[in-house]
Amino acid sequence: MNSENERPIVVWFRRDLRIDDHAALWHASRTGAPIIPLFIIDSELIATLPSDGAAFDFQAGALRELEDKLRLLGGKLLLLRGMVVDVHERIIRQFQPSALYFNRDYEPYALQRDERIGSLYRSREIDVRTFKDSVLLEPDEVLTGEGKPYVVFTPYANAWRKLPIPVPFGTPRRIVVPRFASEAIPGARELGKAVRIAEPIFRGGSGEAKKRWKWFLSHGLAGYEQGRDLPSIDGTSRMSGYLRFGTISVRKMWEDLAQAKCEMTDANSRGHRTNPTIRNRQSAIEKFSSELIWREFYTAVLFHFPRVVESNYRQEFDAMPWRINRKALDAWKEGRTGFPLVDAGMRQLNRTGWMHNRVRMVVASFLTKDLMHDWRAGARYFEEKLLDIDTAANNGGWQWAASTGVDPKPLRIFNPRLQAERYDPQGDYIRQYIPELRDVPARYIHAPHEMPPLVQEEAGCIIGKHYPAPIVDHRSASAAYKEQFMKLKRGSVTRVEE
DNA sequence: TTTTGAGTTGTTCGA
DNA sequence: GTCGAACAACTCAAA
Repeated sequence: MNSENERPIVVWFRRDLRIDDHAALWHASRTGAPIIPLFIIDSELIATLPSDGAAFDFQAGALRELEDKLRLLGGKLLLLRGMVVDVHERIIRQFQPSALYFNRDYEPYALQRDERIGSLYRSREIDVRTFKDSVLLEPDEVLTGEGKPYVVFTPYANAWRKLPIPVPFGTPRRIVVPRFASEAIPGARELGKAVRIAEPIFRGGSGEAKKRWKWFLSHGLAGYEQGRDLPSIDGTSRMSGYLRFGTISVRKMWEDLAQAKCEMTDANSRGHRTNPTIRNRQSAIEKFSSELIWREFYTAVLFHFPRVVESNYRQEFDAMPWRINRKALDAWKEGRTGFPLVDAGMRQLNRTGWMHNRVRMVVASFLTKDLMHDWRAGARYFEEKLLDIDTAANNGGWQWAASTGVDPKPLRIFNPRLQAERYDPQGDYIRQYIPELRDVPARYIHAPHEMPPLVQEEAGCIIGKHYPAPIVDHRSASAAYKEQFMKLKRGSVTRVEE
């Protein structure tokens, strides 16, 4: 059989830049037909994306590695720039493909795009096959007894855990590709995007992803339960960036976790039950697994309630008198609020394109509760800066912080100073990102404005000159927020009675 | 339909 | 400094 003369299958890569355990590529390779591995630089979309140039350099790195890996399989990446519809029309004309394969994406924008492209192929009588790949369980696989989407995490997770989880497919051994000319992979510069993130935390593709995952399994998990909340140490998995571009398979991650759990159980049955290291590891695995379930939960929430991108999940908050305060917002963005942990977090974000999860909660609570600023401005800034940005998780996180989201708990206001004292007691993290506070004694590190003038001088940090005094008083700000919140709740009750 | 139990990651107060 | 209770009481999901 001369498979090169067969009509090819187009495998459209999007946020799944790997060859290992890639659902669409695997299934296409099983047919034996030639494959066109396609990636489109969507010029229309890029123009509207707020992302920092560093995100495009990160993507370029992942694409370069995908290109290399495909070459090892005997294949080649077809990279084209243009409007998505135009590119696909060109592909259909040029290659007369027998089918289009791709992995499903559940974001509102992507669903719309994929619907359009799917119809285009079907209208030319070309087969379209889509696959579950970026999640273990899709939004409509986890539903309540009534067939409705869950809007509370715990019952969602309980239902999730009862369902069968897919195992990895594997990696194709070899693929055949037709002849074609590809464009070069563009980085930020070629796309006309300025790079402001000077020290990006993520780079590379599936190789880096695998390396980090291996490290986390063998070294990171042990201290994960305690370490995950301490921003001064490398205590989290930092897999978010790789999951964003799909340079690692979540099925493989889950399998590795299950494997690690088995090893623990074996060790237990051999009589090491009392070993605290093993107990730690076991609960760390549980904890980390539930973080992956959170990822799927928010994916499902966004899928079922696409309006949350732009509006409050709890609609009574539409009446919330959020402030739009340019000056305060800029101070927050630039890390000049006078609250060291908040400022350190924002500067970590600006410098590295990543922020520790604990600190994300703190800065989000600060913007929405202390500054009473509309959460959408914060979410938009994260979209711009985070290299691991995932719309579903970002939106879920922001609405959680703003108390407008699916979490039904009553009002929650973080105290930025208390959070700092608890999770960065010595101020190591603060000092790492705020050099002007480097020599401030630990006693004052969480409230530098309380330093007596002499101490300020000794520390080389004059408040108001080198580092700002707090731009709000937390006590009165949170009282003001609370008042608005209660008014809102009362207001919603009246409306229901009407 | 009604009832019951429970809710990611908190904070403050007072003993 | 530590610890437990109170906060305020709503919404969701399942029995």
